[in-house]
Amino acid sequence: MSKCEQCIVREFSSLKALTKDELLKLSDCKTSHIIKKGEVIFEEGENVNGIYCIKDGICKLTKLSANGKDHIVKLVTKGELLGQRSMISDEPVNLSAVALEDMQVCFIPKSEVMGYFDKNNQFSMNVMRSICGDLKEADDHMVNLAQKTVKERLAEALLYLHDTFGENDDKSLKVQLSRDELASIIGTATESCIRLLSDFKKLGLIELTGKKIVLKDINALKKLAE
Amino acid sequence: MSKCEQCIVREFSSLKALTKDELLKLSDCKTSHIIKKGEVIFEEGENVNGIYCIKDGICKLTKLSANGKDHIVKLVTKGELLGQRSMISDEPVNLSAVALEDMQVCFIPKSEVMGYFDKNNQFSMNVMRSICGDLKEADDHMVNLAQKTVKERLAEALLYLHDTFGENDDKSLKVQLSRDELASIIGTATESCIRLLSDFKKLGLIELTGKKIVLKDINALKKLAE
DNA sequence: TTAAAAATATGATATTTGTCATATTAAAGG
DNA sequence: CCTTTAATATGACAAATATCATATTTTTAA
Repeated sequence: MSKCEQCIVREFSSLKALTKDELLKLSDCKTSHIIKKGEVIFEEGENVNGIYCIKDGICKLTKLSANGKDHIVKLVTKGELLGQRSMISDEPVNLSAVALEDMQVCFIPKSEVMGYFDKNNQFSMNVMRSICGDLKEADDHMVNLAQKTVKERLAEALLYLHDTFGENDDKSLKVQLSRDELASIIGTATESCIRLLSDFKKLGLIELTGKKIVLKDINALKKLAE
Repeated sequence: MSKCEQCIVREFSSLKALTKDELLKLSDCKTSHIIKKGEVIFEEGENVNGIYCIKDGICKLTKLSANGKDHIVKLVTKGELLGQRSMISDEPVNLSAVALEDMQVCFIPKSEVMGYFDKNNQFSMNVMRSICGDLKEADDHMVNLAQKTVKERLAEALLYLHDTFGENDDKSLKVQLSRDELASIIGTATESCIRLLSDFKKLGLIELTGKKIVLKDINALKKLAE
């Protein structure tokens, strides 16, 4: 079993506040998991009873809407924790987590984490700050969905993917989403998303090669996103 | 100066976890304020340096979008705290707070509240749970904005206002919003909102008398909201 | 490798929603 | 109380977006 003390990823999450003793204990009670691309980590409504620490890979957090379509609420990558909100609220998870690429995650049972809240104030504050960050992001996202056009939202989403997850050697976006997934981030029909991507391509803003998307004119995209 | 120990509203907020000693100290450092309808409590981008506890009244939390329109992110009423996220993240506030009716609020300086986080774990957990609740609400709201039609969102908003803030003696919704404000909750143009309200009226779902809105057929509205 | 299935793409069209113009009604202030 | 202003309402039209049909490409799996 790998040691949490030596895990680099830990340094980027709220867990960085843990003491040596706490880390040793954590190593014993955590379980490591490999999640294949497309596999579900947990599903909306489930009782998770702990949190997942993402060691590697990217996943989407989705919610099923009344019309039967999934909406992607957030993308989460290594160094972040999953299931914090549900654990703190003592409720089933509100979102499903599905791997967008192969992932390595560690599961930490609730009993262990709740102990940190009692004894380690720095950890509590880190978690609080992380959830506060999520809340700000969610509020901002909400306003965008309510007030911006689909075109603006698409431009913004492409820039977000670029800035947050970076690009491959061939300059294409590192996170590879299907058109369907991209549409469910910006909240539109798949066809509308495809059509706008084609428009962007014709305008020379992006380049499309299969699933690969290269941002050619970032400034123009920024202007489009307002 | 009124005593926090005797304030009933306190019991409904995270502050219920405070000890007698903490409450006595709180009474000394808090300041009470009357906010008139339409007045601003704080504005997006401001440094608030503390939190507001709402003793009476309702306010809207809004965010200015790129197109110059305000979007109402949330309505907040007595017993709730304002500015928690900003204080914890140590950032300017992300949203503006504007009174929808005359309000009584108390301001508690940051220095005081941060002390509770250190010494009172129950208080920390209460704040965390409250922010987690906001996050869940925001995620849900986001999916609605992305996936539901304006009509569905209007029906939902009316039901939300009814369930959350109740009705007056004449059965009309207690929170009186302008058409413009209602539109900026559901994320649509004012005219579209007015038009749909007229449609709902013609269908016998609601009754309109000036600004007053009475829900006549709650079940039908629920069906419309899906 | 090839057939079948899924994803992407595009046209045609319908529907939803926004915008502008203009009444009509209600509210505010002298 | 009346005048002025703002809010509400509605029509006509334009723009954005969704839906359905169908072609093309890519991926999957037998």
